[in-house]
Amino acid sequence: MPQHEHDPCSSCAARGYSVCSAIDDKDLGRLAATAVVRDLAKGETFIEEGDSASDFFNVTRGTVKLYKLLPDGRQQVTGFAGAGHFLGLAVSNTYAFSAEAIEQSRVCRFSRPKLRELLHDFPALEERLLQTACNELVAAQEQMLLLGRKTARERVASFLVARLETGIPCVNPSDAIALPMTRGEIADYLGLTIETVSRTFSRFKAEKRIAIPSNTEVVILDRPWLSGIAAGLQ
Amino acid sequence: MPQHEHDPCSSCAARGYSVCSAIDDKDLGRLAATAVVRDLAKGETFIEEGDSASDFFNVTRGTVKLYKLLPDGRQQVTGFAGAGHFLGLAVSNTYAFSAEAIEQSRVCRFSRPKLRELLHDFPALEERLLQTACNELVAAQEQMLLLGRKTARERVASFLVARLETGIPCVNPSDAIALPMTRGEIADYLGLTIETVSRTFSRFKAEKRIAIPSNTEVVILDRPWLSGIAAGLQ
DNA sequence: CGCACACTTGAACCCCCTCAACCCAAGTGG
DNA sequence: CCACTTGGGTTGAGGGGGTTCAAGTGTGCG
Repeated sequence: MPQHEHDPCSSCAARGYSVCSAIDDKDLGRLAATAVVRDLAKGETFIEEGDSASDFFNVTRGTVKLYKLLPDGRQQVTGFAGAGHFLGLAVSNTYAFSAEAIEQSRVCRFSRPKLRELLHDFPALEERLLQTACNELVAAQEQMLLLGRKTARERVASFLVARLETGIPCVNPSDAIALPMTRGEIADYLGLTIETVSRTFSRFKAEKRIAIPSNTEVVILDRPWLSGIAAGLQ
Repeated sequence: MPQHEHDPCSSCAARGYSVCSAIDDKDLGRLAATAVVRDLAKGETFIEEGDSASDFFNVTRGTVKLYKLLPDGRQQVTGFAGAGHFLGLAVSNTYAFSAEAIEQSRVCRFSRPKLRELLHDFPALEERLLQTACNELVAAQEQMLLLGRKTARERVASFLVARLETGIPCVNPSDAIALPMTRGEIADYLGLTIETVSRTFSRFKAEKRIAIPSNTEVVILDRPWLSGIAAGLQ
């Protein structure tokens, strides 16, 4: 009998760097029992802003974008969530943002009452969630600085450097970055237009600061310089 | 013997709508013993970005601004914290932002270890902090939408409407808003310049949507219209 | 009064956006 | 196999919203 059928958590790719790491191996069965795995196709929306917030999610594969919309269609991407990322923290009864898979992805779904039980039984989990929330808050403040005060060049440089830092720690032949998102999604994340993102990429490339082997990949050639631009120097 | 000397918390203006409300009256003495009250003059900085994060703060009077700086002096205000607001949540060992009193203010200071004790003894407090963090996260996402995708008019309208909604619930003779911050601070909060903020105020005034009895006060004359602009309609 | 500081207003400029054309790769179907 | 479509990306030209620079207007306070 395949063990992983009954305990998907122990073999989960996100196990270790997700909030789940707050739970001991021996209690993993309990966790697996409360979670429901869901596969998402590229482009699939699984959280809609304003909908009643009945569930929490943990991304275990792929990448999802979190975003908010204005009535006329203007979109602000508030973040990209990869494997290990926890979603849906909210006091309110409705989601404050939408979430869409930007590539083939997988999420782990917890119902609100079930998570509440878990939190009660595993105090370490609550502490871990608080830590997570704090980290997101810090990231959000950094993004506000970017959106409110940085130039287009600085925004794109910040994005690339941040991707490098928070990128998957393993598999880094040189300074290559995977970009599962489109230029449009990067633009909506940085408060720019597609054209400006594309032009800035092209300029960095012409200046030999980056290389663009494909649309979904960027190689950092001059990291110190990019970091400097990102920080607002020069 | 004056009771409030030994129990400043029970008479605190922020008692009730701060995180402290998670603690029963009978345990307030304990809270008071761990807190240190500090008065701040206008313009006084009490948290410096990058400094080691040894303390947490609770604003109990006045208003403070939270902000981040770029090396060349560009400033992004990430929020204004009034009475009841909790500051300093961070996993990291250093503060991710600076904080400065923009008017005569008072804060309640907790050392990190002491707060940790409190959290241990009052689980409700930890839950309350998590709620607080979630609310701030939602606000931060809303601000990202503003900074990344809204026009100057929409930003200023959003600011005014938000001030009205989160304003001190009592003492609201009509739809008057107190603005303890300068135009420059509003500009740094909205990702604009002083001039644009001033011009937008003037336009709203000329269009009879607001009145400006003084530099530190605005009266909303057409709230539905302002709300519409803030939401991105028209 | 007169200085300081915050705010307002005007004019010119510029960075980024808008609009438009084009490129390229991957389907798709006759 | 090739014509056609579709989606994402690039590049160019022109325009506009907000910034920059600069001058002027209160207003509080010594």
